[in-house]
Amino acid sequence: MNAVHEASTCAVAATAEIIGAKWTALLVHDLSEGPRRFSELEHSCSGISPRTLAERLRALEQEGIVERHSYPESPPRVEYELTGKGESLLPIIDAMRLFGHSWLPCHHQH
Amino acid sequence: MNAVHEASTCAVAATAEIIGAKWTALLVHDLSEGPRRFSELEHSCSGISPRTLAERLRALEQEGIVERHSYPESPPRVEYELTGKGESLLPIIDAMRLFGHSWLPCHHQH
DNA sequence: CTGGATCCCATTTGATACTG
DNA sequence: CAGTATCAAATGGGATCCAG
Repeated sequence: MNAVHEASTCAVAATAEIIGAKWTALLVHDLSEGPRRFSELEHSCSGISPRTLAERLRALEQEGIVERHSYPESPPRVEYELTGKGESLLPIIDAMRLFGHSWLPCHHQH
Repeated sequence: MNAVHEASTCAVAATAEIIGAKWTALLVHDLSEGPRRFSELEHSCSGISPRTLAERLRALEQEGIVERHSYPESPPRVEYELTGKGESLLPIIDAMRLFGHSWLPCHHQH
């Protein structure tokens, strides 16, 4: 038990609160390839309800992970994009992807 | 949208289910330095209840992330240790630690 | 010391319908 | 299209007491 380890613990715990929320890792992963619209995220996060998606996006916006861009057109268009802070989460997502590939065979049917 | 990206999505989602559970990242981080006893983990995960700690450890054991070693002594001693699968989660934990250090100033008081 | 059993509450998430 | 409103359900997690 030392100060260095305690600081690590704190950093890990704080990061876990962000990335651990349901759907969050998936959303960041989807946004890693560029801006996405609400309906696009709704489709790629298959199973998420619009209520939950809206709430997650608001939380990520408040945490400075994503930016919301609203274009007052008709039909309305809103895009979500990773910030610099959000992009620095990508190494975590990538490590998760590698772990999943190695240890969690995907049984998804196409 | 392509098959490669869908496979990534699946891997990330499955890993998120493991690492996203509360306390899990912290537990794996604590166990990264070697085997730990129940009471040691209880102390380092400050605030966790024995009920929750026991539940998390059981889940991690079933997922093959940790191994439980029971020594029938008096007083009883039980140690938890990362498996190979558990150790392969460490790159994720390390990426989380780096993110936390860069973006999440720790206000913890000593 | 290492938990199991029980009770209970707060938060999160989902389903569905609806609106500007 | 991009959400909001409402209700219901699941889940997580703390407190407490108890046992091997």
